[in-house]
Amino acid sequence: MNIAEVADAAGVSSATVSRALSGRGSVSPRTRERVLAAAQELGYVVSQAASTLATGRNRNVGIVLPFLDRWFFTQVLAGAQQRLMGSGYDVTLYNLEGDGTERRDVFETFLLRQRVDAVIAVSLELDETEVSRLHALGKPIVGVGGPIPGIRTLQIDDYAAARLATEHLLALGHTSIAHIGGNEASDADFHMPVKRRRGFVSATEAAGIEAARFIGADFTMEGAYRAAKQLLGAPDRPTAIFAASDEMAFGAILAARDLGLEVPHDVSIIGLDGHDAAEFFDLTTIAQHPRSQGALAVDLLMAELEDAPLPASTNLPFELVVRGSTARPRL
Amino acid sequence: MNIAEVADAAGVSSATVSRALSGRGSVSPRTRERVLAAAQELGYVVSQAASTLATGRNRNVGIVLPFLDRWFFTQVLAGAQQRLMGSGYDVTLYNLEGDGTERRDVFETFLLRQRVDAVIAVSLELDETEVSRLHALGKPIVGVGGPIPGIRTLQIDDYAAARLATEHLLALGHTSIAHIGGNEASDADFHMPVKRRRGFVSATEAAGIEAARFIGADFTMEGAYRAAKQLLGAPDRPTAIFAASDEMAFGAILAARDLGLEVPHDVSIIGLDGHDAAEFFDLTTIAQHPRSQGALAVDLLMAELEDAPLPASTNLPFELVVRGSTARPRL
DNA sequence: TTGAAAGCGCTAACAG
DNA sequence: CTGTTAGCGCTTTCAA
Repeated sequence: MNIAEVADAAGVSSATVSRALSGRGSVSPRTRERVLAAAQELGYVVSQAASTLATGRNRNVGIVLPFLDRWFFTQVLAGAQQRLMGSGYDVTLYNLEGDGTERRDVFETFLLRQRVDAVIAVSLELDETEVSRLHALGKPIVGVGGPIPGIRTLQIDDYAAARLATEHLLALGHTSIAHIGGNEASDADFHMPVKRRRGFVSATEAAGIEAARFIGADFTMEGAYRAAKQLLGAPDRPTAIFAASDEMAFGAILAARDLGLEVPHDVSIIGLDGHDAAEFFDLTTIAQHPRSQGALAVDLLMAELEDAPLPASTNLPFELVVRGSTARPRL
Repeated sequence: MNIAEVADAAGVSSATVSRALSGRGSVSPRTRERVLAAAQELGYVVSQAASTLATGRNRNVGIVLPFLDRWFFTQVLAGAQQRLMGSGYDVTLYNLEGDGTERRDVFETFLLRQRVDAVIAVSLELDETEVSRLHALGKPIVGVGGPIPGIRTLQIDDYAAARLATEHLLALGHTSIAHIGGNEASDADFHMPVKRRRGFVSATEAAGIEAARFIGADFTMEGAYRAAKQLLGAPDRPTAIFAASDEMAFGAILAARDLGLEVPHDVSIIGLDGHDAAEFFDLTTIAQHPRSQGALAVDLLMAELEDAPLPASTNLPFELVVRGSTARPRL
């Protein structure tokens, strides 16, 4: 089934079929009708490969991400893919998870096969070679959730978000506050944990608090659970904890409970992310909106690819959502 | 950058370059060397579109799934995509989540664009039209985690797995056992909840227990939390709960704790899945291995597409993993 | 073992 | 508004 058969059926040339189906070029309403009917009848759908070869356009964007099993990544992915589908684009998924071969293959082969018109890079910290390979593609690229040198990136102001979280605790009257943030491994891989830590430090210092404690974990619930136990088991335990992610905050809440501490009366806990399960845990958090971030990344790309209108704002909102896990410290 | 430039650089014809690079057809070792070197030097990578047009092969498989934010789905996806990448295949992601337009678009347009050589359908219950469209593609298809009429599907024996979970509780001496399974909505969308419920019922009946209770939830932690509260708040609360998924079991554990009940002494809880967080919750569960299932689906596809060897076994293992959430009932 | 050449199915000038 | 035609970049006979 190809364009010629449709042309025959409709009694026109293949060029006209192409025009009628793509909407590019002019076709009389009546002919268009006939062509559409014939195509419908025959169940004809354009062969992407042929179309791509002729136009250079794939209608396909690549999404590269470091893992699939972290809430933030799948949210961005879902948001981006839904928006792309709306524009008739496919998404090719490149998951870098694995022993490193995956990562190399993606940058040295897969992305070069001319399959994608653009790429969305989610929370990737790239080395120089990778960045230059990306640039060499000569294709629109946008990053989400992690800065890439020379590439436009969408990300919340992690520093400000962390400050806001900390200031919430300060405003409630807490003076003994601890932060559960990234460990060496996560700090090496991503900038985000460091920025959030700096926001925390800056807020506590501005409040004249010198005893602010920090402990690193691996951004999992379990890691944070252990970290929180350390923090809360100490004789001079803090009255509040700011966890650098909601998943870590969940771990902290469970740790507090297991120690027999009541949240928020014995210890207030705030997270950062706006995880779907935050409401269930009654967790106060700074919400960001990764799905929208994915969608926005697509809008940016579409502006370049299809000269669609540029999104009005690329400002990424985050906001304090106060729930039951934070309160004034018990006197 | 195209094959002709490489041919020039290597001083051979484009046909030879094609042969050297693809491995198909014979090329003298020396020529091959030169071609490879030239390609490497120029950073040449085959254009998929052109290659596809000439051969009809895409080296791309589509993975269709109902959501992205459920542990099982992302695991299957990750497992499949890693294996595919290993074979040089791209994966195109079709997420059906949304208001229904997505679903229609995927089946009526996207899959027909001849972009994929095969499709993996994860936990999809399809209606007749969808099934016939899939068949009409004339491409290899394998389902994972949900049966599709006329299509080979990989899935654990949910009935048997649920029986095993229940029998574990019975073997510990429980006689008052409740099951948290699917609600009407999930039962309508998937067969799995029903099968697991049947396994539960069959095991309890075989043990001569007539008082086995059932309550439906939506397969989320929160839904199961509420369900478990109902169950455990009742005067004649069960001494054991079998939740149809680990995420639901987590909810049940938290509900028990919030009611002041100790797990496992006041109530034993078992899940089904082998979720990454099960160890953290010290949850006894029936583990299945969705990553391997995704990989196995790919092996099956590769056997058809590249006549790679058929996988030795398509048997999907599951096993009881006993942790601290189950014990004998307190007398 | 290698090269010439004919497509694969579609699009986009260019004419008419 | 519509048809003719020349590619897009690769693979694969067919001959040499």
